[in-house]
Amino acid sequence: MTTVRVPPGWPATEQQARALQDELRARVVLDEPGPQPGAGRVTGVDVAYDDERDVVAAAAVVLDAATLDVVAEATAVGPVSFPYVPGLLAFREIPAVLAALDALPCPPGLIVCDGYGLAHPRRFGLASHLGVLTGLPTIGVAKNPFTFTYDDPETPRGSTSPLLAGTEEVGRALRTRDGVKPVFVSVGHRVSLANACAHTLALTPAYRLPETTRRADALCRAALREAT
DNA sequence: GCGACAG
DNA sequence: ATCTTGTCGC
Repeated sequence: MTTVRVPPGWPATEQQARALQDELRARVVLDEPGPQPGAGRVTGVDVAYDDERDVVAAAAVVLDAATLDVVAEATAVGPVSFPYVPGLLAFREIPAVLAALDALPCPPGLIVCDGYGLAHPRRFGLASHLGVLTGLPTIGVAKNPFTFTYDDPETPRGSTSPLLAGTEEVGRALRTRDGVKPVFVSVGHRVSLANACAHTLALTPAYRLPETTRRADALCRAALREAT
């Protein structure tokens, strides 16, 4: 486990944070298909908090994309660097996530975030931001539709429907288990939406949420417990 | 102006 | 995210 260090120039106010999103958005790459599902490695990242004690714990868990076996993992603990503000989640999570990624003994491959990428008020969510800062391919898989709308996908696993901001498709509602509430997939950096959905399906052989986020969630909670 | 709102 | 017990079910 390592310590969180806040990146240089990290915004201190909501205004600065929004301005930074508007600036960094130009660096997002949307015209690459991204890595093939089932090949190479896939890394899940997640964060847990104890705001009372001003502690944040992040975890990064690397899986073999073919077997979904854990091949590496790392955690990071430190002070909370930003409050939760809808639309500014990245500023709360990224410092800790970067520290955990830096502590990994191997390259992460594709990174799966717990939240959104393109599906964001300014089209620059957590997955987009993390992708731009690392240069790595990223996608976002969220548990809730945030402010977006969607029609319920058909019952079978694999069914999708557009996640809409007005008439713009910013992501996809993807059914990962028959008849169970869908997850909400959006593009981060250097991955197409279709490929992001394919990866999500490959990561959900048994549960609604991707194995990557399940593993990362369990690990960062454990790290928070040990740090408290 | 008021509420809603990823985690 | 987090606060929180038992409980129904495979």
